[in-house]
Amino acid sequence: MRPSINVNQTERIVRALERAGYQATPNRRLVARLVAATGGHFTAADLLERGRRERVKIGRATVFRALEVLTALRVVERLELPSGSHAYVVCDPDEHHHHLVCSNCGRSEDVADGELARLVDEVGRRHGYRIETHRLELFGICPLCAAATEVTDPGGRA
Amino acid sequence: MRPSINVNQTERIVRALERAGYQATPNRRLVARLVAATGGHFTAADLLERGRRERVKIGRATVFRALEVLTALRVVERLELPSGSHAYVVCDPDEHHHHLVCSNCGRSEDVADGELARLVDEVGRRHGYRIETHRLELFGICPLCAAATEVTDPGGRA
DNA sequence: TTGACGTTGATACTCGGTCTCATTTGGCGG
DNA sequence: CCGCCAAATGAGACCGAGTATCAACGTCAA
Repeated sequence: MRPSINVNQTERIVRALERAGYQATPNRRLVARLVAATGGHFTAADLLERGRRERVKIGRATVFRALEVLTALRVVERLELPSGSHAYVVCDPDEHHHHLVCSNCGRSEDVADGELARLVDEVGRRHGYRIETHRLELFGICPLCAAATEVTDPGGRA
Repeated sequence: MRPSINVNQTERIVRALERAGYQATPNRRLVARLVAATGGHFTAADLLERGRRERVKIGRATVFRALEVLTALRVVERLELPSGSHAYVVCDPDEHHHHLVCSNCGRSEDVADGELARLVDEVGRRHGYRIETHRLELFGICPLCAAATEVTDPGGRA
């Protein structure tokens, strides 16, 4: 674990805030740091609890508000897990993409839209819809978790 | 509006319940009917309110429970609207598909998975994930709504 | 310094959904 | 037809995520 990665990530988020004209207040910096420190998806409650564990006090509403602006800036996105509940993930604000999420550890990766755009177009044409937005979410087991499972369960199960 | 369409749809749902070993109680029949009568997506609250309007009394919990079993039977699915809120839609329980939803009127159509499976596979391979599930949701303007808009706003806007 | 405005926290509230529990009902064997 | 049991139901408490309100506070510029 190289802390520099998260520090950079935090800075990236803070800069995004400033660029958009928001004050980079201590609270927002805190949220940025907490968000950057997550490996994978998280909820507002997660952040709140980790904040508490670090003995930093921040109001619930403030966390939600920070997530709201980060979502607007597309620094984080909200996704719906297969369970039906919501979670946030950090991601690249700069290009249209989708999410590939590990059902085991929650890690999330951005996936380029790629050929999907073509497919979406085609569906639209076929059904006569003018398509405005689409959302694709992929869930599965990431390489690390797969490797870990192999160790505890060598050879797998029938 | 040909009522027979909805009657058949209702029957289809009721049969699905019975096939799965659930009692087709009056309440469940009612929910089936209400669900079948929706053009597009709906919420539990919608059903409840339409029930009330018909002066049939049914408990809130019962509606949720009915939707729960219908969801399990894949007669309805829950989707997340671009607004972030949830809604249910009726759909075909028999094959894997996705939803194309009109952002204006809420009408929803099933869309075959088609080439998406291949794309999903490829993403999985490229990222080293063993993909378990995926969800694709498309939102746009359906032909009917598009036509209606043309009438009120002929030629469109620049 | 003053005032405007952005930010914050506490708290109340809403909304969708679940849980509990006592009651009712449906279906079935006798 | 009776009686029984499991399934289904309704009322209402509860819950978690998110929003609204409002008063207090910070920041910055004139």
